[in-house]
Amino acid sequence: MIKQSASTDTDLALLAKALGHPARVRIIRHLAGRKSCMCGDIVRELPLAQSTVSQHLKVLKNAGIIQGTIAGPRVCYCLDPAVLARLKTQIATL
Amino acid sequence: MIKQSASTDTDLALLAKALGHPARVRIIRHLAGRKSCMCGDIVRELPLAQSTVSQHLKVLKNAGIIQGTIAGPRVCYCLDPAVLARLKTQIATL
DNA sequence: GACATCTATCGTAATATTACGATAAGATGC
DNA sequence: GCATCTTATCGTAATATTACGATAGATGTC
Repeated sequence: MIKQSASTDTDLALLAKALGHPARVRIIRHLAGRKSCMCGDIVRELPLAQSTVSQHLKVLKNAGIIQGTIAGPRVCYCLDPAVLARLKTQIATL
Repeated sequence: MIKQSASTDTDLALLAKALGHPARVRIIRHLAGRKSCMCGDIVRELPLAQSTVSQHLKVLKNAGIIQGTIAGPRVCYCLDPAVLARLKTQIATL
């Protein structure tokens, strides 16, 4: 019997919430294909304003699912494999 | 190469959104343990008003994750294994 | 039928989310 | 320095979410 604490529920809920928008799912799928990706590529990929995409990226970053590192004038986004793995594990144990 | 359509993104986003609240995660975990569960048990399990729990159950039901069948004066809730499996599969392919 | 029990829905208030354009902040190139 | 490019943030409006108490509806019991 595996103990499930309330904090685990909250953690899973936060991660799931971050995934709870089609645009963010699409961003994650896009990043999953490549090692990393410039922010501009993501903006071009989605039918949304640049500011809206930036907002979605912020949600994913706050959830810890993605990381952004500055690369010259641009920002290079990539998935955090550990957090993604945590999400997968928690979902799998449902 | 597996094709990922926009509808798949939306589907995953809808399921993830339904999971995006601690109370709903807890409901799902509670239901996962047993074959089914009376609504009242869930209400007792959570520190929320009955109407609020009913609202959360509705969200999960709309997402297709749980089903509710009337059992006399009560309602018996259970997980939909197929939908839960679909969620797990889609998360796993991220 | 009257009554209690269980659940859903209504009404409502507070807060969060989503989207956009405009603008600011940071880096590069001339 | 100045213009340009890229991204984040601000301001804002529309909508959605979350929570509660109150109430309605359905069912079983007496």
